[in-house]
Amino acid sequence: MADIAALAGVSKSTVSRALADSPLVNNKTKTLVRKIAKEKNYRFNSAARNFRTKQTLTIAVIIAAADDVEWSISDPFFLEITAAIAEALDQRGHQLLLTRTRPQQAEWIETFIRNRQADGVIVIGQGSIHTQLNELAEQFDVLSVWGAPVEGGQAYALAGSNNLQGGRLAGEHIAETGRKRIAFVGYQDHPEIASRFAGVQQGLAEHQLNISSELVFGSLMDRNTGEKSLEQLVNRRDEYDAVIAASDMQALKVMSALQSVGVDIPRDVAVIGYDDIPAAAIYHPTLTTIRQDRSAGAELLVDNLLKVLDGKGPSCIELEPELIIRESA
Amino acid sequence: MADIAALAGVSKSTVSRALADSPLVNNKTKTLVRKIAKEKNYRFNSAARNFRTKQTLTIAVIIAAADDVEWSISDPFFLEITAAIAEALDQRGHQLLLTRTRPQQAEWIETFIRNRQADGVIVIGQGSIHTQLNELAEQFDVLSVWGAPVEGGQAYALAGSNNLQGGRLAGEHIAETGRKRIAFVGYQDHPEIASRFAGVQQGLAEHQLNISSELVFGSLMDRNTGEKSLEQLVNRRDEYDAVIAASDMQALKVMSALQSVGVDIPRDVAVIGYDDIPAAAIYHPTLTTIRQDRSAGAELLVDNLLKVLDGKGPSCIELEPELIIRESA
DNA sequence: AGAAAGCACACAACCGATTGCACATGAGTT
DNA sequence: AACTCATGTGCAATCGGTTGTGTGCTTTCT
Repeated sequence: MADIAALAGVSKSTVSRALADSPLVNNKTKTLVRKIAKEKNYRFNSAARNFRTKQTLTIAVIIAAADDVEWSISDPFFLEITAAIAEALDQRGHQLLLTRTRPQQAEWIETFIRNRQADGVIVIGQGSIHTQLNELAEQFDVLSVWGAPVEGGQAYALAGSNNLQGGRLAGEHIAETGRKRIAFVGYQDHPEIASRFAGVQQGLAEHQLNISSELVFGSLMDRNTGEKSLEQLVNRRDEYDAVIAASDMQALKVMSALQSVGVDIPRDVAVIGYDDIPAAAIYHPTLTTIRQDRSAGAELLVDNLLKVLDGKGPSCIELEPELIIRESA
Repeated sequence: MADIAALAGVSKSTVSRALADSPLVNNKTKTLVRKIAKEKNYRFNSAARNFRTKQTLTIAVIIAAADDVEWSISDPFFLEITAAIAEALDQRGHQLLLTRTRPQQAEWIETFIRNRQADGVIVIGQGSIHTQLNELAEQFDVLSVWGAPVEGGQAYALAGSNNLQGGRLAGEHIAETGRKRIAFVGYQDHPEIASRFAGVQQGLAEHQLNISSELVFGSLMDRNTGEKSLEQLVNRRDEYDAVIAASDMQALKVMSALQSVGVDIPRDVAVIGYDDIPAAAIYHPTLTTIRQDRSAGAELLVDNLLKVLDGKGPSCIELEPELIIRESA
């Protein structure tokens, strides 16, 4: 920058202001400086800029895998929403720092905020760590979480789909297609899943149906108990005519396992998922599911965070999910 | 840091050296300084550190989607290897800057290297941009690419699976299971896919088989021509008894489309993929495929890059792929 | 014409760590 | 006793931008 200043016959500060399009600089000077900068192929040093301005224009994204789930093969939905966040951040002039730090490990957020590596943090998958997040949010408010509202509220900015409504859509659809004996699979201790389950029950109740507690199964993605849940589900295959899964990955697992033992989907058993991952449209039969709009969700997460960075209070927004009817239900 | 220095009764430089575990500092002083730093919950300012040391300990990862493919729903394999890279970088004390910048857009790498936002760049999916990458590599050598060796060699560090061998495994397996009329789907102009295809041909040739040129189809993932290719593939379903796909995503599409028109897999048509994405094990029937080890690949990519950053020349390493036999072939 | 106001630019401090060099102290050597 | 040397610590420069304040010049107004 000093070189540019010398070439243009002005001072460093003028160069800085000219490049930053400051109104303090005369237009002719501005044009001259910019021309020279371009000729000399000048690039600002963002390390220096970050240092001086105390902001990095970088947001850390944490995929909050539960301890009992493989991080690297976590749900494609998380990976895709991460990609969508990258896009949204890029459009708003920010960078994305991806990290595998597990939130369960203490001090993770400090690495980013207090070390000034990132201006804020987006957490995908609130999972069962709401309490930790809330504690963190009281120290550092630059937090934006994908998940579901929690009873008693949360101190952090939240975005998510309306899981109650999504669950209801699933429940109603299953009821309307004439199914009577409904099974459900998913983690009950995740706020998102709990809401979906509640929604499912509401949707079914409208048609005078309910879910027998014996037909509620734990998550199939759990490293320890997943296998067993799936096995039970298959063994009891005559007790239900529809399965509502808390995520598409689980729905696909269910279909695959049932098909392996000769169950026809959807004739014998209807299956409905949640998320609408790409594989849902490819599987045979194609999977009926509740779509969560990743792009909209990502933009919400990002805008929420930027609002907080701007000094505004955290907000909580829910997206309306959409029923995508395909072959499986 | 000045505060810590005052509390410990030493100078800033001593504090800096103590925390950096420099041998210049007396052990007692070191212990004292560290104790105080811990008590006061001191965190170094990485913006300042990056600025001074001129390195960020950050690597930019670029998923190089072709222009004609949706970036956000790009192959799960890319997303997963990104996750594995995050893990590998973390273990080596580096951060991962994820970006959606398309390499086709000029100047992308300058953003990272010349602006000093990242020390190096990892490109996933060499695709058809080998030439650009090579030009870049001559200016900036801090480049590590996932892909396949190119005729004439490449100026950048390269890691990938041995696609020729992978293709051969697929071809041999198909031949050994008694299939005679083989179809292939995939982009021919990607070096990786071209190698796989060559390998397939070699594998088949060993059993006196070859692929009729009419049974070679373009990529099903192409935004423009993908639909048409798939349609053709389905229409000609009586002309082949096996499909070798260049990726699992395409294999799944093939199976789904064929199943929709009543083709039984693997009885009527065998299908084999490449990558071994999680969905491969879930689909019904489960997909026989060629596995690429993401973790090993990610570590290779990272180690290659770190070696280059260390001043060593670029290297080119290929992983041995593995045939995973499941139900589809 | 003189004062006030406005514009365009330069000067220099500053961000917080790292690091080359100078210096002080004490031990060991001749 | 004088000298060398090793060890441990402090001083101050430095990285490359940004920005508050100061200054000279021009324009405008009374």
